[in-house]
Amino acid sequence: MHDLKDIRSNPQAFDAAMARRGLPAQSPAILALDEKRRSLQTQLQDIQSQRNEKSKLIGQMKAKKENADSVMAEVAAMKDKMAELEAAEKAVGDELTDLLSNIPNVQDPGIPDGKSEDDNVEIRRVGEPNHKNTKKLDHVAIGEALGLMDFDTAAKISGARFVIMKGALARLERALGQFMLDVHTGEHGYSEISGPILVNSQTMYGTGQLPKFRDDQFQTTRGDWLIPTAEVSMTNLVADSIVDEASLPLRFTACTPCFRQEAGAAGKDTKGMIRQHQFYKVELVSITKPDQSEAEHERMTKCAETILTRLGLPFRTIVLCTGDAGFGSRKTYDIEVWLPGQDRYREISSCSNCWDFQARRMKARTKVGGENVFVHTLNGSGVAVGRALIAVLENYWDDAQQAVIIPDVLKPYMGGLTKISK
RNA sequence: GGAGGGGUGGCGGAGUGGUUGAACGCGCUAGUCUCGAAAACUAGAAUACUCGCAAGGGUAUCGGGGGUUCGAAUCCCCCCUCCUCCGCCA
Repeated sequence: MHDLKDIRSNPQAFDAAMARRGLPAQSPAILALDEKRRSLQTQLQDIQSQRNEKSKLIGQMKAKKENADSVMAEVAAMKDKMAELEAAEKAVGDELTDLLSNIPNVQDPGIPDGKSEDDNVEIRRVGEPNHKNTKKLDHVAIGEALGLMDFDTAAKISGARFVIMKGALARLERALGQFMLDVHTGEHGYSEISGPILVNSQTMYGTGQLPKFRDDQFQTTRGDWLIPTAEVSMTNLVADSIVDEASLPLRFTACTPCFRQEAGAAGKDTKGMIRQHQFYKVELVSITKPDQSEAEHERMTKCAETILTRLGLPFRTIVLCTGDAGFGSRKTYDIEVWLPGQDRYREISSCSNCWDFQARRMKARTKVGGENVFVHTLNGSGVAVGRALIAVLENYWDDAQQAVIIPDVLKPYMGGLTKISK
């Protein structure tokens, strides 16, 4: 959500920011509605003020046992006009809110301009892609070779884009989640959260999934929503509150299932576990003071990278261009892990600084120097467990042994197992 | 699911139709006093929107929404939520 005052005071800058996202100028429509609303509001408030004054007078007159009939008639006569103004003000206000709710965040001046993922810019690369396996098996081939990954049965009980893992593979998934949480809580200062993965509409609005992206979500018959990421639950922890300045930055982490319709991804990554309706993800969320968020963003990205470094997985970090970054993001780093089976890097984490965009939607504030200011919110995957599993399978497959070697850091979580083989 | 009772400012807690944005207490901020602090005293302090160059006004907000009324924290309806008891249950 945007600050109307900002748009009012500098519409050109706002339109320029939208142009970077490939959107037409938004300010003319916004300002027209804004002006209309304020004019109606002023008229309404004026008439309300008159009414209040006269009602007060009636009270005083009645206290003195005087006859107030004529004043009462006067106020009664104002009712139609008031109702009319109220309705008009509400209608225009709703229209304005609806418009604003669907406009993406302004982006950081420093990020590259671009239209698609092809214009993203790599900023660092760690580890060397491993080419030792001539066959370059993908995770599906590996999982099925081990007899521990079953898409057919998953399709039978749920449908497309689900998977069933068994035995050591299921344990490996759990190990990955545990390992990541242990690192973030034990070394990076995040506090672990376990909470609802079913949330209400207002919560989904706060982080920006609603109203624009409802088709990407799963909704229950009761009307609540399955979270597409733990970012939703954790960021909203501070919704509608004034957070004590001294407690910032707040850092939260959780490992939760995530649910996505993948409505816009028909035909994309239809094979394997890359893109599922349900997957586990370890998420990082930070709530900061405004002047802390840029440093926090770098820090968070490093926290996510640490996981891949420890797992010995090659990766690169890129900064998303204006055309590829998400709705609520001011600046986003994606971390892409090397997948031998695909012979390319694939996204495994996305770390975004949302600035005050979500905070304004959520009404999440803090007091800085006695002033209420919106906090800044950041979120990042630390990292996606499902994709990390794929990366481990493909990067640690040993053709000679026909086995997946367990990375050292995961061994403590695998109950003595050092490799997974048939 | 059944029965009943609550939701008021940072907290506690008054307040059943009239000048209540809301008594009182605690907490908080500033000042006086003090070498300093405590205590005491004095003053200040909600949030959002809006009008105004400013000074300073106005409107809304007592869980949320709707209604009754000249006027609603107070009355009515719906919803949310918390608590107690019963039932069911991982």
